[in-house]
Amino acid sequence: MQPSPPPGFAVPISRKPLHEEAINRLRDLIVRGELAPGERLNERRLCEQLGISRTPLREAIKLLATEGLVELLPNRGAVVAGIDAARLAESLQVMGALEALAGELACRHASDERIAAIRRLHEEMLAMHARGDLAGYFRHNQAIHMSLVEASGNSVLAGAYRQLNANVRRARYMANLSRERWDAAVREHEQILAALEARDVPRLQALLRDHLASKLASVLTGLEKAA
Amino acid sequence: MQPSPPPGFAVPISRKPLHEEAINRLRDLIVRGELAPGERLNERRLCEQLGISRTPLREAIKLLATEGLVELLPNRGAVVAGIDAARLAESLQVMGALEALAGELACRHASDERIAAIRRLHEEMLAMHARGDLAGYFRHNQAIHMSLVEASGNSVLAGAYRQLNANVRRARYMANLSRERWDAAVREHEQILAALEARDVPRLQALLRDHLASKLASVLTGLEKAA
DNA sequence: ATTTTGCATTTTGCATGCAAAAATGCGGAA
DNA sequence: TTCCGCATTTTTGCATGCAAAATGCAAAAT
Repeated sequence: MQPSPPPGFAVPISRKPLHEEAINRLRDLIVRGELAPGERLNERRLCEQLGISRTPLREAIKLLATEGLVELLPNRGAVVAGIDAARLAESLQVMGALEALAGELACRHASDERIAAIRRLHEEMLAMHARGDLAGYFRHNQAIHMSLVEASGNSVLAGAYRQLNANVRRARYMANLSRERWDAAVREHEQILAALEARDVPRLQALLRDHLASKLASVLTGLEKAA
Repeated sequence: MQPSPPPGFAVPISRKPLHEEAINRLRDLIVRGELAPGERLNERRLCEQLGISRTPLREAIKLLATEGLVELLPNRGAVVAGIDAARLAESLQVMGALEALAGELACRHASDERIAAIRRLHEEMLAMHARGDLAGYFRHNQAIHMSLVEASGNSVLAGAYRQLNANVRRARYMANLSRERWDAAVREHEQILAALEARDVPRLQALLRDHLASKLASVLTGLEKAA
């Protein structure tokens, strides 16, 4: 860890390479469904849309292919990957294993402060739920899961989880969940938080698994209805 | 799944994009240590070495960055990532979780034939061990672990595992293991195979965890000696 | 002697050019 | 009408050009 520089200078003028920005913008377009599954990624059009040239755009597309958000067709460019229920199930299964490990590590090593921070996110999420703010709920939900994974202290784990997450987030966008499922998810989160605070590894792992399984079921039925 | 074309034609003249070939070649150079940790990846030099131009090379480098094999320094190109013991431990921990899941799924769903194929790989590996062929042993060892993961039937899982594997393979290349550790690893593999054939999930998971923990210890001490 | 500063070279990051492959449109034959 | 073949137009994949940033080095200043 670097010593944080004094505020006001030595904040090095935000040097983000274009291709990174392009990745994030493109991923967002795909996750939010503004680029529909099956749609071809026309380089020229996207270049104009993003205001960059083809080189960084192509680099971005290649990266998103490794995340499974786009599919590369040799000599025919790239298309937005379809949302495949089977693949989604596989992803969530893997994320389940990762979360279980993360939960164990977090129980063993995370500081109380760190867990308290997750609790705060949880409380904010409850507020979103209470006022029916679905988008805000999703954001906080994501933040909580990512925080848990990061609280494991294992950055490789966090990276792997983040990568899988993109696909699932996209599916969630399509399939808006029912009110009952929403309420149930909130209750599950409450239990998860409690187990984490109690540092009860077996219980936390069981809850995380159940939670992901429910999420899978919810997203799948949501997708069916959408289709 | 596509119907496999009749052999002899319709094998379409190897239309591999250059950047894919570049990825594989570069990854190999790094994993085998021919590009040493910390070494800068000079685009011009690598272009000549690989006989391609900078565009596909740059795409390849960006991809390897997501695998953690190279590090991108904005405006200063890329360097071969160092082998960090802590990161290695984190990777193996994650791979442990993935293998445990893979083992469970393989026990539940893999065909007998599939398991028999792994057994055959194992027997070949024993032969390598008997004749002291370390390189051949490594190759078969890798093949066995990958086969197990693929036998899970979860391709997302297999992909995630494969990605993490690159880093570990590189560390193994540096740290040649001791004779005792080699013998022990072979015995562990024998037990793993038996548990898989018996489809004994808890036992298999425990064995896989132990095996990876031993591998970690072995690689770490090997690295220390190398350093 | 050590540090600093200015300049030349190298290298990166991005844009663009060019040839080949794929998509598209159209006229004609079945 | 439908289907096929052929020419045209797009679009991709890769190579290369260009400006900006970084690097190296030697002379000047302390």
